[in-house]
Amino acid sequence: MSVSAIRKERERTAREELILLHGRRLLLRDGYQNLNLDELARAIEYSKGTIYLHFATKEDLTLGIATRALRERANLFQRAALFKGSTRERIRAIGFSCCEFAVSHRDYFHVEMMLKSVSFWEKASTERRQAHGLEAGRCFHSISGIVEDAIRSGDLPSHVTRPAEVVFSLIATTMGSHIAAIQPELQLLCGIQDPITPVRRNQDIVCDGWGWKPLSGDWNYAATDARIRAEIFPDAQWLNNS
Amino acid sequence: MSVSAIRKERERTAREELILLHGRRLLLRDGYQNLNLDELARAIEYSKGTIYLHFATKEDLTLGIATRALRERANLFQRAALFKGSTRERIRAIGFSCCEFAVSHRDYFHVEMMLKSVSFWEKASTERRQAHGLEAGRCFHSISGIVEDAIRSGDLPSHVTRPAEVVFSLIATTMGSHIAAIQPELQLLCGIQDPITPVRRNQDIVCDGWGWKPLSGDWNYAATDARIRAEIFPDAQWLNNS
Amino acid sequence: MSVSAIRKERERTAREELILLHGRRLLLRDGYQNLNLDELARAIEYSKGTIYLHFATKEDLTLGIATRALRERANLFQRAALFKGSTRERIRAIGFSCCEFAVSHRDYFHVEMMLKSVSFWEKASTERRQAHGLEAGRCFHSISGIVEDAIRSGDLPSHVTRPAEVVFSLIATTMGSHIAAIQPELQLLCGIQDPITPVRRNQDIVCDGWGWKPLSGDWNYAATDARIRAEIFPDAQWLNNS
Amino acid sequence: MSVSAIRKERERTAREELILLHGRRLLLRDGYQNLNLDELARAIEYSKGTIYLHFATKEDLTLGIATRALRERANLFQRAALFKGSTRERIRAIGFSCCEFAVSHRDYFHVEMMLKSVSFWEKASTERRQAHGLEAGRCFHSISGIVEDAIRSGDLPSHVTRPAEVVFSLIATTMGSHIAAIQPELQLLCGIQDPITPVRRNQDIVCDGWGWKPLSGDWNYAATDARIRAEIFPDAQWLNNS
DNA sequence: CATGAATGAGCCTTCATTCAT
DNA sequence: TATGAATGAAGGCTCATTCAT
Repeated sequence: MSVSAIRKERERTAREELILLHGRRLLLRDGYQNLNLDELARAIEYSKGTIYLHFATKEDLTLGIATRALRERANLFQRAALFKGSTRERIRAIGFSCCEFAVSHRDYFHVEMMLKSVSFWEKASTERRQAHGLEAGRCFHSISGIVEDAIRSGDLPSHVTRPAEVVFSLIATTMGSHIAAIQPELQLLCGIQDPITPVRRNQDIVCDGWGWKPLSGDWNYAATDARIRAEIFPDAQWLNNS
Repeated sequence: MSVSAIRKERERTAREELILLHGRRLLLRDGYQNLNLDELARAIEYSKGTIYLHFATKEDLTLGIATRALRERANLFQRAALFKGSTRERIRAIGFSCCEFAVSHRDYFHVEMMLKSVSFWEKASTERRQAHGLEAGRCFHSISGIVEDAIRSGDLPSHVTRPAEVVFSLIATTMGSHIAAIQPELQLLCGIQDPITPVRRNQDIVCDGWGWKPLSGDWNYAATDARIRAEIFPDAQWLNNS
Repeated sequence: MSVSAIRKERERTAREELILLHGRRLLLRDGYQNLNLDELARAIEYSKGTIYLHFATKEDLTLGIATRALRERANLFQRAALFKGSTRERIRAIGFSCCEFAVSHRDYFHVEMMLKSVSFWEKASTERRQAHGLEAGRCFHSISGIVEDAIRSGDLPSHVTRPAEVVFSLIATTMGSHIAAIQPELQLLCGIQDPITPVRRNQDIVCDGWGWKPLSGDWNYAATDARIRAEIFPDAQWLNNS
Repeated sequence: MSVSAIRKERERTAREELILLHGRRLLLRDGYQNLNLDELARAIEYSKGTIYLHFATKEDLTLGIATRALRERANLFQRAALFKGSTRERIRAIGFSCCEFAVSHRDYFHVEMMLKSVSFWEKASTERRQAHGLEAGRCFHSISGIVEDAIRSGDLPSHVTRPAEVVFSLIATTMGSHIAAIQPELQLLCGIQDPITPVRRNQDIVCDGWGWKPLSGDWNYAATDARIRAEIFPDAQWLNNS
C-alpha cells in the first residue's frame, strides 16, 4: 500500500470515528427515531452523502454506534479479568468495569434497547451484525470464565452447576440497576443519590445470594476496590467518593 | 347529575378504556414512534378527532396507556400483599404478580423505557403525570410495607436498616431480568429457554443475598408457590410447567 | 346517502379530476421521473397530503392519469363505431377519433411509453390496474368489431382470416405515425407540416394495403370525412384546414 | 502526431467505445432516469471522473449511445441498399435490416423516445447533436434513394410524387410496429407471438398500400428473403423460423 | 491524465394535529 | 358531540457533478 493510500485509509477511519462519536451523542440525546442525519452531518461538518459512504442505512449507523460501545465494554472486561485475586475479587473487578463503562457511556442502555426490533436488524449490513455478535461474545466469556473458575475452585457452592445462570443474574441485575437508578420516580421513592452505588450494592447482593465466597460480610472489599482502582483503572474518576 | 349525564359519562369512560386497550396493543406491537393514530382510530371504530377529545397529544395518550398498565400492576401487587405467610413468602407473592403482569403485558417494559425521554413528559398533561406518580407510589409501598415488616420481625438481618435499598434491589433485578431474558443474544449465550424462570430465580437470589429468612435452601417454596397460585392468582396460566 | 354525503362525494370526484388534469399536464411536460408532487400540489392548490388521499403512490397517480386518457379514447372510439356507412367508412371514423384524441391529448404517447416498466405496475393499486385493462379492451373491441364486419361482408378479401392482425396494423401504424410526426428530425427530413395529415394518410395506406374496399382511389372519402365530422365530432377543430 | 500520441488516441477511442457499449446495456436495462453513472464506472472498470473526460453530462453520454446505435443502423441500411433486385426487393432488404437492428438492439426504441425531451438536447454538446443528425440523414437517404428509384422506374404509381411521404409511411409503421409488438396488453389482445413477424407484415402492407410493384400477392418474396439473407446478412439468426 | 471521495440539492412519503361541518 | 378531510413539516436516501491529489 502506498504512502498516500495509507493516509487515505487513516483519514477514512478517523472520519468513521467522528461519525460514530457524534452519532452516539445525538442517539443518546434523541433516541433512534429522532436521530436526524441532517443534524449529524452538520455536527461532523461533512455532508450527508459522506455518512452514506460509511453506513448503508440509518440502522447500519446505529448498529455501528452500538457495536463500538460494546467493543469498549468488552475491552474493559478483558482488562478487568486480568485482576489478580480471588474469583469473587475478580468478578468485582468486572462489576467495577461495568460501572466505569456506564459512567463514560451514560444512558448507553437506551441504545441497546433499540436493538431488539427485528426490522432493525434486517436493515443493517451483515458485517456489522457479525461484529456486534463478536463483541457480545467477548463480554460474556470474560464473565463466564471467572464463574467457571469459581465453580472449580469451590468459591461457588457445589450445587451451582450452570455458570450461565450466574452470568445471567449478574448481567440482568447490573443492567436493571443502571436503568432503575436513572428513573426519576424510583430515585425519589428509593432515595437514590448517585447512579453507581446502588448498582455495585446489587452486584454484591447477587454474589452473596449465589453464595460466592468470600461473602460481603467476610472480607474487606473496600481494600479490594482500592487495588482494582490502582491496578486496573487508575484513571477512573467516579470512585472518589465511595 | 342527570340520568342522561350519567350515561354520557359512562359511555365516555368506556370509550377511553377502548382507546387505551387498543392503544396498548398497537404500542407494544409497533413502539411509540410507529404508533399510528389513524390505525388506532380504525381499530376502535371511532374517528381520530374523538381520540383527541380524550387525549391532548400522542404523548398524553401513551402516558395514559402506561398509567393504566401501572395501575393494573399496582392492583396485582395489592392483591399479592394480602397473602398470608412469612414476609419472605409475601414478597414471593409480589414477585409472582410481577411475572403475572409481565406475561399478560408482554413487552410492556418497552413502553416504560419511552417514559424516560424528557421531551415526552413535557407534552403530557399535568393530570396524567400525577396519575402516573400515584400508581408508581402504590407499587412501591406494597413492596416496602413487606420489607419493613421483615425488618421489624427479624426476617431480614438487623444490619439492614434502609428498606428502600431492598426494594430497589428487587425492582432493579426484576426489571433487568425481564429485559435481559428477551434479548436474543443473551438467550443464546446464557441458554434462556423461557422468559419467567430466570426472573424468579434472580428474585430468590436477591432475597437470599439480603439474608431474608427463610433462605431458599431452608424452606419448601414450591409449596408456597402452590398456595400463592391457588389463593391469589387462580387464573394464572404460565406457572403450569414450573 | 345524505345530501351532504352526496356533496362530499361530488367534491371528492371533482378534486380527483383536478389532480388528474394538472397531473397530466405536468406529466406530459416533465415525464414521469421528473413529475414533482410538490409542484403538482402547488398547481392544484391543495396539499401534498391530499394527493395521497386519492392516490397511493406516484405510480398509482400516473396510472390514474393514463387510464383516464385511455377511457376518453375508448369513449371516442365507441362514438365513432356508431357511424353509419360502409365498414371502411366506419374504420375511417375510428381513425378520425384517434386523431381527435391525439390533438386533445398532445404528446400523450409519452405517458403510455412509461407504462411498460414492470416495476411501475407493481407499485400501482390493483383496482387501477384492472381499470386500465378494461379501457384497453374497450378500444380494441371497437376496432375489431368493424374488422370482423368487413371480413363477413366481403369488404376485406377472403384471404384475410385473422382480424387481430388487421387491428394490429392499424394501431401500430397510427401510433408510429403520431410519434414519428412529432420528431423534429423526421419533420425536417420528411417535410412534415402538421401532425395529423400523415397519420390519416398512413391509415388509408394500411387499409388499402389490406385490400379493404372501397379503396382510397375508388371512393370520395372527403365526403365521408365531412359526414363523420358533422355527425360524430361536430366540435372538432383540427379538421378545418384539411 | 507522434507514435505515442497515436497510441493515446487509439486508447481513448477504445475507452469511449467501452463506455458506450456498457452504457447502452445499462440504459436499455434501466432507462435514462435510472441509469447510474456509479454502476457504469464499475462496469467499465474506470472511474466516474474518466467518464466525464469523454462526456460533458449524462445527457451527452446518452446522446452518444443513441448516435452510436443510429450509426449502426445507418450502416445496416447502407449494406441493404446495395442489394440487387427490383426496388420493392431492395426496400424489403431495408426492412430486413430494420428487424436485424431491432433484434440486436432490443428495446432500443426506448432510448430514442427519450431524445424527444427538449431539456435533454439543451444539455448535450453541439458536436454530438450534429453527429446524431448526420446519422439520421444517412438512414433517411438510404430509404429515399430506393423510393425515388421506384418512382422513376414506375414501380410506384405515377400519382406518387413525394417520396418523403412514402419514406415516412415506412418509418412510422416500422417504428410503431416494433413498439406495439412489445406492449403486453397488445400482445394479449392481438395474439402477438414474436416481435418480428408483425413488423415485416406491416411493412408489406404499407408497400402494397402505396401500390409498390410487384405486390405481395404477385411475387415470391420468400425467395427474395432467402437471397437477402444469404447475400446481405449471412449472420442473422432471427430469420431461421420464418 | 486518471481517480474517487465528497458534495448537497432534490424528492417521495408519512402522520400528528386541526377545524369546519 | 363526533367526524375525517386537509394540512405541511419533516426526513431518509440517491446520484450527477466537481475537484484536489
